[in-house]
Amino acid sequence: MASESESASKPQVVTRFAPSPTGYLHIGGARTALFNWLFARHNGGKALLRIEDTDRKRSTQDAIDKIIEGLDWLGLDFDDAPVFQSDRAERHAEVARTLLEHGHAYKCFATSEELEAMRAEQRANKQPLRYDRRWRDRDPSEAPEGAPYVVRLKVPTGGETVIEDAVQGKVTVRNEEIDDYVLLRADGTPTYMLAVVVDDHDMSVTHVIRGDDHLNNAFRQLPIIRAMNAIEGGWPDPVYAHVPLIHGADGAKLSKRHGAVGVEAYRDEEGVLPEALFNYLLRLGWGHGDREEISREEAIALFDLGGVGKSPSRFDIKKLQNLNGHYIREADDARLAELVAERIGDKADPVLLEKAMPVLKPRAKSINELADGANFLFAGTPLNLTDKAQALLDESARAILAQISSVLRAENNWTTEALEATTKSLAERLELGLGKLAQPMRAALTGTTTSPGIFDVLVLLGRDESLARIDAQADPAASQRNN
RNA sequence: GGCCCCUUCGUCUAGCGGUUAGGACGCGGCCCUUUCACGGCUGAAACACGGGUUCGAUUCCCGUAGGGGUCACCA
Repeated sequence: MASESESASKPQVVTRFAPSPTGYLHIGGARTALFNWLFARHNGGKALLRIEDTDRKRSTQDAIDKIIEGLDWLGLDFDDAPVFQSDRAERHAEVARTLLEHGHAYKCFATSEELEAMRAEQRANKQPLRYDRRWRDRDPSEAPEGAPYVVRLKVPTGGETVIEDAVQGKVTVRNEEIDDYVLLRADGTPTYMLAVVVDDHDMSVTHVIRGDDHLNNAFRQLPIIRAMNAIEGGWPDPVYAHVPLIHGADGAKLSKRHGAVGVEAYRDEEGVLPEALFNYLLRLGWGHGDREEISREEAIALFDLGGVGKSPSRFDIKKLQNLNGHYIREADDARLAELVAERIGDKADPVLLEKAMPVLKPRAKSINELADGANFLFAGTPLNLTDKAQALLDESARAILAQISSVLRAENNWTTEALEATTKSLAERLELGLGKLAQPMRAALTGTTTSPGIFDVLVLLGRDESLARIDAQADPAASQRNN
């Protein structure tokens, strides 16, 4: 799989995103995916997707679909077909056998009870919990005939391993800290640690960009790479980039307790646009001078590992919402109308919605708010009034509405300009501020105290509907008395 | 507990030995204004602490404190 081109030029950049399908694409995973994708695109390389489904009990097709759907929604198109780790167990085992044959791995016949006792003792003596290498130098013939065994990696015991991490910088660990971990389970299946290394190699991955919860794993994985490189060559160290994790607003680890954590929840429950989440995630943990609003194209042009920060960051929904408002204002009206229509349901009129979008979208930070703001367009005839709107419509307001009604009824040019001129002249005649007329109109027309400009509302609703709503709240009798 | 990583306004960040420590979100004020937003202006708000190195440390080094990660025949 890893064929090098004849030229000595640098190999093509290949990154991979390797989620385990545990239910949904969470925010942290989405950002890792984003960084991998951006780095590959920036370098004209490939971004690959690998599903780490070796834990069959927890992996479901539904979970896999959710992840792919989430990536798709964010616009992260990965190259080639996804690799399923579970399909590759035989190759993983093959590498383990090679390691075994060349003395870089060995069989361990210790039972789990035995190991648990070992750990209990280590705990009691306050020793680090670590496999004590009891079978490293024993001859397999010492084991009972036919006893089950696992294959463990023979990790170098002296010296230290140094990683030049593209994000974290130089990280050093003494080799004695790394134990001889399991490569192949007693049933012959590979462990994660083996599978990752073999898959990354076979997929020609050059840059491993992942959460820094894997930083320690790098020191365990490297010995496999170096052993295989010694045996057959062609197993270069990848470049590692361990990205700090994202925490919740309270600084604790992100979890279900923090509410919406899957990207689809941000879409469905928070009404977030994918480009907003894309931008937000990009800026969370990565910076480029003062740049805040960054398009997909700019992100590809600008992204670099050097811009990734080293400290964990907190998820700030307020900033996401602000960004979302920005992208809503930029978004195409027909597209927004469609998204809003889905939320409003059957009574929504897509044509009217699209027409209303230019005045609706500057006041919304989410699709939810956009839908709320659009609701008055489709409200039924006994219009439900909010408490505030109700309170606004006192006797004098109703009297004013009656006068507005008669003035507007006489208006045959139903445009914002004409309606505004007409209303203003009435205000002058009554010696009232425009607000004294606009607010009662707003209450009567929308049932609320906040809405787009009132003349826009009038035009959107149309003459008949507007007059009907105003008349429903007007009190001609009060109008008479006031005159 | 062992090991590893991290530490600039409340939050996301810029800074890569000499700056009035900059921007963004959020918050306050003002302007615009028919409401709410948008937009504009403006204010408060940070280098965790202690030692070094240096003419000079936010920046480099070492501690301390705090936070995080990781220690399975899970991934």
